[in-house]
Amino acid sequence: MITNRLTVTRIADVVADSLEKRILEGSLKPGDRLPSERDFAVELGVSRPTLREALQKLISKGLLATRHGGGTFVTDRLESHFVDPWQEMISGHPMLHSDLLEFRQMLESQSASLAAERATNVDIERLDTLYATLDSVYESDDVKACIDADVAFHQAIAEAAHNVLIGHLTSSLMRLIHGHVSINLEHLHARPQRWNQLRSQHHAIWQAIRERQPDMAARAASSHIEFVVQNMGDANLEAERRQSALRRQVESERNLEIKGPLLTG
Amino acid sequence: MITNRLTVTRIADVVADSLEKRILEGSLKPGDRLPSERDFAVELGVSRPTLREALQKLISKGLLATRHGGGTFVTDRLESHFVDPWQEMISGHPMLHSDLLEFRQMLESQSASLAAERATNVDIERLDTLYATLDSVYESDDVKACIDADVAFHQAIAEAAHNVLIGHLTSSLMRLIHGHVSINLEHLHARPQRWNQLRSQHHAIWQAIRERQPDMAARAASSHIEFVVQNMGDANLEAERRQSALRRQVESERNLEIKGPLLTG
DNA sequence: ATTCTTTATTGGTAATACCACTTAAATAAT
DNA sequence: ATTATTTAAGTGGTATTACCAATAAAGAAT
Repeated sequence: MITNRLTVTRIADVVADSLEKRILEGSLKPGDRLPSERDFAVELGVSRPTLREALQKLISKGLLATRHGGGTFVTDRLESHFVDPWQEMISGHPMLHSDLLEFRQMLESQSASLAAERATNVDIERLDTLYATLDSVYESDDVKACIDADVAFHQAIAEAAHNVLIGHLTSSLMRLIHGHVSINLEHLHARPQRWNQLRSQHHAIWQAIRERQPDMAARAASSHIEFVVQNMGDANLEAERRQSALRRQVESERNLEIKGPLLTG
Repeated sequence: MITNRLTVTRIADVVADSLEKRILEGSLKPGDRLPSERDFAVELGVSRPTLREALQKLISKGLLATRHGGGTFVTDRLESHFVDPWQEMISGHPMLHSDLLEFRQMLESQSASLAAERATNVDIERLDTLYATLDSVYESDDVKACIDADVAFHQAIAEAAHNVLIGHLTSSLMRLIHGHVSINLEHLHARPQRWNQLRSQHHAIWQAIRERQPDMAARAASSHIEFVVQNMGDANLEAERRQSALRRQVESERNLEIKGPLLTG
């Protein structure tokens, strides 16, 4: 009588592990919404109570969150663990920006290198489409769209590196520096020559990954960030100038009328 | 129509919290067996699926354990309450170890490189003393002291890189992989030849930083981690063997006497 | 007394129905 | 045409019920 052995694995646990894996690997990103419990149950081939048990497990782990009537969502607990300690520190100490960019340079060159080694065909296809939209949107005047496309492009490279730590860390870092990227891009958008340099840099990275040349990809990514760093310096100088001008203006206004709370520190 | 109010608190959560409280307070002691799900459900005045959701939560927290057909029992470990989500992920998904080590390789080679560039005199002095203790303690049989000295050495290098991100991330990583480092070092300690290789690797890193040679430092650190990775593979194989042996032992014990609840999974 | 079989009990899974909440589209009022 | 309201569809939350599979204890056969 050999009836046992296999049934010891509970279905709910299998489902939970599978979902956890998908979240960890990044195929389910923070903020993503899962299908409805009914649909998801039939999709996975299990009953709704079983699915709910699995979801409950992940909810108690903090990986998922539900809103009654709204849906089930993937939390950002894994990434916020990276970001949260830094968020206020960065904004409070601007001198950390250089550290941040230095780290980003290391991370992205490594990402590009690994991506050139390991990218699968679907990764390449994804990079192709993202690069296409990135390049096309750079011709438009929609700076906001440029940022999104830029972030998506770099994130896709990080995910093609097939290292979950690099993937999540890149995503965290992107969120952290999002504001600065936007400042920087607006700064560069007013300078067509440098703006085009950015495009050629993106092309170099993309091409190196496509042609499976890790070293070249790493160098391209590295010099790309270096270029960003230089211009970031200019942008920051300009932003600093504007800010101090604003401070003076605010102060003179305060002398006139002292009223609402000023939030800026 | 104000019909809501109370339903925002989910019944399953209330039940789970109540049970957790009773366990933590001690009215439910480790090893205690809970009533059957059906009885318990009517006793608490909830449905069985709701009770099961509550139980599931506590099971995933590690406070309860079930045996199919046997019953539900209170476990004896209460500490796994506040855990780093990444820590949990790492222990749950062993395939992450390679990602972790790959990231560590990138991080530490960059650390060494930057340290060789930027280390101040006090950094160098600190590294000197730490290297001295590291080298001396490697001659003793105190593996625990070796781990501490090793961690301190690498941490000091990361801090000599003068990048707060790298510093903090390195310490986080060290905490994360501390257990594996100890396994690995114990494994290597039984192999004097490789043990001495470790010492020469540390020497190479230290020397390259002292002599201000970034590339050499990066290469030394990189090959050091690579060496660790290889031996980590061996150590993991051995650990896997021990674990499967333990599994067999547990199974044979179960065949002999089936009595109290076996908590091992 | 020991071993094997049986049986009641337990946890695991599933199907179904209904409730409460959220969202957004459709409608009514301005 | 715009805004505010209503309504309907969809979602997660809970409960009921039933059946399956594994366990453990009682009983029967040796």
